[in-house]
Amino acid sequence: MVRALSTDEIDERRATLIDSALSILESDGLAALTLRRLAEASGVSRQTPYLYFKDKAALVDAMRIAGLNRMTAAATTAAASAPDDDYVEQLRQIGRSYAQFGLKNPAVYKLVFTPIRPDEPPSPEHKEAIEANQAVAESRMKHAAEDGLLILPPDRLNNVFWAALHGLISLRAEKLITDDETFEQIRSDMEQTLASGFIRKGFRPTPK
Amino acid sequence: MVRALSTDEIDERRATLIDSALSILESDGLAALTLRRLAEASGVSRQTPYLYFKDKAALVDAMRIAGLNRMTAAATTAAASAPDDDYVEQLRQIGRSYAQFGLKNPAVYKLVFTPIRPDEPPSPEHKEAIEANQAVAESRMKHAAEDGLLILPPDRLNNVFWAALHGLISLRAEKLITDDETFEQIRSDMEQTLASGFIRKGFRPTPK
DNA sequence: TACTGAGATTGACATTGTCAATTGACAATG
DNA sequence: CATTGTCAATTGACAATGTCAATCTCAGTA
Repeated sequence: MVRALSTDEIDERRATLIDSALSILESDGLAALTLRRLAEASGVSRQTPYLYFKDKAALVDAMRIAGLNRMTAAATTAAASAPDDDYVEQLRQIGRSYAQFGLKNPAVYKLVFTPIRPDEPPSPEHKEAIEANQAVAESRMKHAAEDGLLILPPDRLNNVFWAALHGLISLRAEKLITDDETFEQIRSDMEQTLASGFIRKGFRPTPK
Repeated sequence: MVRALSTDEIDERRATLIDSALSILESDGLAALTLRRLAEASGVSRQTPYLYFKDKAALVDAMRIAGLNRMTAAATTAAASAPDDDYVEQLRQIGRSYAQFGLKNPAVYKLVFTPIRPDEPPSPEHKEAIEANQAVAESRMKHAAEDGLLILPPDRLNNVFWAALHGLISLRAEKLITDDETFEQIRSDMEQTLASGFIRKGFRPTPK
């Protein structure tokens, strides 16, 4: 018999297919992502992706999780560029990193926050990846709250932060905001608005 | 010859098809919206929709515009429920009306802010409908600015308002926020945050 | 050497969007 | 009144796609 694949090998091939699929998605859009094309781009035959994914929905879900993990990693790195104790600045950096990701990977950004089946909540794995993503900002919110900076509980402000940022980036990814200058203008206005709405009066936004 | 259809009749049949298509969309999702099913639901034959729409993309674009017009009408009505000179309250009502619309018509909401072709901006008609929609809030922003309430120019704050609200409603429509209580919590927190970030210090949020 | 069971490929089919050809009805014309 | 031209509407046909099922290919085993 043909040697059975180890789970590591399976994971590796899955990862290869996912990478390839994400490339097609970002370069030619979701409509261009057909299983036949993916197979061709990966140098395998038509049905091969079915050996690694139950169906197209499962492939796309795996793409979402991979995309989210990339965003999470980028946000974590961005936060580390701010001083250890300046949580507000860390949150700014996280917001900017999301915006950057959305600008560079609009199709992936859209996919990542869109479950396929309308009317169905995200898969458990997808949800988990989203929570890991949100956790990056939420932990900074909690620290800020411990410093007494915040006007509302950190989990609630984190939701507002996430939702607002998501709207902005979505509009850009959907090309409803068409140019980068406008986007950056709204982004910085939003940054200022949220900071001013989040932070308790009497605190300087960013003590130097 | 068969009597040529008047432009009114054409518009009427287009409107019928659009209504029917929006029903299918909201009840069974975008994937269920096939031209064949639409034809069947409308009691016409397979190809008939092509007499009124160039292709499926044109139909869907018309659906977007119809959906936006409904939102615009609802927002206008909602604004009228607040006192004539309380622009901030009018903006709150507009925000609530968008949220309501998103809760009741998630699939239509998603469609309305999603051009089909990824990487392509909205069609001119679509863009126009979006601008008409935004104008409802923007005019109130301008009035508020004339009263000296706002911390930044009204068009800029309007963009922030729109983007933040859009993010919140999108997350709910995509079922990334799953329950209504959480949604309402974030919505009201966002309302408070934006009001506090928009309004110049020294003004009461809503003078009575 | 023949067999087995895993991965990999190919065949086949239903669904869908859409172009092209056909049909059907009726007003204008002779 | 028969004919005809024209436009709405229907049906035929095809390519693309997702996916099930059958087949194929071989390395290891008996």
